Parts: sequence; structure tokens; C-alpha cells
Amino acid sequence: MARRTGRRPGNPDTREAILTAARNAFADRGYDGASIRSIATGAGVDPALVHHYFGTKEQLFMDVVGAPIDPREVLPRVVAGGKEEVGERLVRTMLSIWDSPAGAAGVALMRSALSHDWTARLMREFLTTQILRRVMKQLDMNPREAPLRASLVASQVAGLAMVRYVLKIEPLASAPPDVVVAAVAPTIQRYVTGDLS
Amino acid sequence: MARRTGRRPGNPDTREAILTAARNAFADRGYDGASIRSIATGAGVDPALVHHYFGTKEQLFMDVVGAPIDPREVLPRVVAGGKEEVGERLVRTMLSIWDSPAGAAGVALMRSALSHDWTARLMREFLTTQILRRVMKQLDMNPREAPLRASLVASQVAGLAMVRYVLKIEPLASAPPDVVVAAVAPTIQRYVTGDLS
DNA sequence: CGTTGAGTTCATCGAGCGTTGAATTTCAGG
DNA sequence: CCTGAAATTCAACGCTCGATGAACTCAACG
Repeated sequence: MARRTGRRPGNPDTREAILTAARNAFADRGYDGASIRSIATGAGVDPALVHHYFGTKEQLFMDVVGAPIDPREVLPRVVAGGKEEVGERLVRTMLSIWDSPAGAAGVALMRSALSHDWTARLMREFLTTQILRRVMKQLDMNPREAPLRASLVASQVAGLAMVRYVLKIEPLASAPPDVVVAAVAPTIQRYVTGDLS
Repeated sequence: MARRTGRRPGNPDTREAILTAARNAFADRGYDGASIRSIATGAGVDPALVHHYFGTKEQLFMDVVGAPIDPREVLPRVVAGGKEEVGERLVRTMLSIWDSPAGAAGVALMRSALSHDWTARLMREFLTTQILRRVMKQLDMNPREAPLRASLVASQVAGLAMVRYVLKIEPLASAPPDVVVAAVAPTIQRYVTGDLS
């Protein structure tokens, strides 16, 4: 078993180069706007090589947006400490993620979620089954009103990402994290624990 | 002058049919996904006829998203009555617009704003120069902090539109307007008149 | 050295796109 | 009826795209 001879994976850098080129291209121009050919050019390789490594374009997109997100690593930081200051912790965590290289993947997912139904479904299912459900459980919210609270939180989070990272509307696009947290955290906090009637 | 003989514009219905087909197509599949050919098929005409009426595809898109929005008609309803209940009036006005046929144009603009830079610029400039600046002026807000307040309002409005009308995340997507107003209006109100530090 | 298989390139296919210009139909005015 | 302009269609051009499959390069191993 595992009798493997022949050339060894000499240049695994190429795969990474394609991935980062794809991430930037998807973030800059969306799923349709980013052509396999342009991604290959950005990585300095032949277009066919992209298919060789990642199969179809859809699979490449999945690898780009599915890799840098691991909810089980991020969520505890938000949930730990009870629900009294969850708003501030959520906004702060979100900003730290979106200001990192993983933010480009987020922009890519967001751009494409509004262009294709299957990416929208991808994002919706990721949000609901991976994020919101776990948060609800660990904060033991009232199951009757938890879904509404969760979608309200999603609305403010999505809107903040859109204005700050995609549309880049000033001054929110360049405001320091502390200012954003001070402004937005109370909104999230009210959506989670406040009175909604 | 104006000596015009020959056939009169006999079927102005066709033009409208193309416009509504284009609005639905742009809203459903975005700017790129909606092909001129599919729009023509949806209107029951030849693709060349679309160009005959609207020129290039970009101009057709402008006609679709530029027509049903007239800020001078909507803004007074939001601004009138001072800044004390502006949150509720803004959310209620927004819902009434997005639940009408004009909402499809909004979805189209939103979908495309995340796919192309020039539509993003279109939306940004429309928001800032047509909406936010007028609201700021008529509410005589402090010019020093008004831009930040305006972009915060934009973030919650954009996020609500995205969750409710584009991604259609439940239960916010189907919640009756009164519930949405009760939940979101205080957020807008605080962004306009509240303490942000 | 010769085989092997992964890395990489090349040429190409078929499809869909926006757009164009000429042809054809339709119909109000003279 | 006849003319001419608008409404509408037809056929085609040039382009880009995703994908495919055959060819070539080359390091590792027996």
C-alpha cells in the first residue's frame, strides 16, 4: 500500500499561490467577475493548472471561503462570560476577523451571496446551523423569541460588514475598532437581551 | 419643424414589458446573471429590441434602478415632525417601499452593488449625496458627528434589507411590519440622536 | 538508466454573452 | 394607394468563459 514513486510534490507553494490569488480575485470582483483565467494569471500559472488542483470553479470557491472559518474556535470567545456583555465581545471579535486576511474570504462570500442562489443558501445555512443555533444554545435563550433575536443580530452584523468592508462608506469604513464597538455593541446587546416590543 | 409622418409609437406596452422583465431579472439574478437574451425572452420579444429601446445594457440597468426612486417625495415623510421619532418613521417608510414593486429595483441595485465597482459607486453616491446629506441638513445635526451617525444608519438599513429581502432569513423575512419597526426603530433612533460613546 | 507519476503547459471545444446592421413587418399621414 | 418612419425580427460577428484531454518536464525510486 501507498507505493508511490515518481515526482514528489516539489512545489506545494503553487497551490497556495492559486488559493490566495483566488481569494483576492473573488473578494475584488465576485464569483462571476473572477475568471479562472484571471486567477491563473494572478498566480502566474496556466489556467488548466487551477482545474488540476481544485477541480471545478465551484469547488475552488468552496475551498476559498470554507477554509479560514472555524466556528468552534471563535465562538467560545464570544459566548464565554455570559450574556451581559455579549454585544461588545461579538462586535470586537467580528472586527478582528474581518480585518485579517480571512476578511477577504468574508467579502468574497458576501459579494457572491447576492449574485447566486446557491451561495446565498450556503451563507444562510452556515449562519443558521453553525453560528446562530450554537449561540442560542450556549446562552440558553428563550426558544420562542431566539430566532427573531438571531436574525436581528444577523441584520446588524451583515449591514456593518457591507458598509465597512464592501461598500466602504466613510467614516465607518476607516473608524478605529473602539469607535465601532462603542457605537454598535449596544445594538447587538439589545437584540440579544433587550426588550423588543 | 417636427414634421413627423410614418408609424406612431403604437405599442408603448412593449417598452413597459421589457422594463418589468428587466427589473425582475436583475432582482432575481443580479446584473451579470440577467442576460439581455433572458430579459427579452421574459418580455416575449427579440433581444435586439431591447437595445433598440434602451441602448446598452448599462443604460437599461440605470433606467430600472433610477426610475422608481424619488427622494424628494419620500424624505419629507421621514423628516417631518422633528428628530424625536425619526427612527420609527424611517423604518416604516423603508418597509412600505421595499414591500412594493419598487422593492424589486432595490434588490436589483443591492445585488449588483456587490458585484461591480461602478454599481457600488452608484449606490454610495446616491446614498450620500441624495439621502444622507439632505436628512442631515433638515434635522440640523451636529456636522462633526453627522457622517458617522449617517453611516451607522446606513449599516442597519442595508443589513435589514439584506436579511429580509435578499437572503430572506426567517423569521425576519416574514415578520409583520409592526414587529420589525418595534425591534429596529430604537436602533435607528439611537444612531441619529443617542449617545455613541 | 528507465519507469513512474505528479507538476505544468498547450491547443481546443462548445456555449453564452452583448452588440450590430440589414431586412422585414406594421401602420398613420398625405 | 403609397410613402416613410417606427416597431420588430433575423443572422451574424467577435469575444470571453469553464472545461477537457493530450502532450511535455522532471524529480524520485528501483
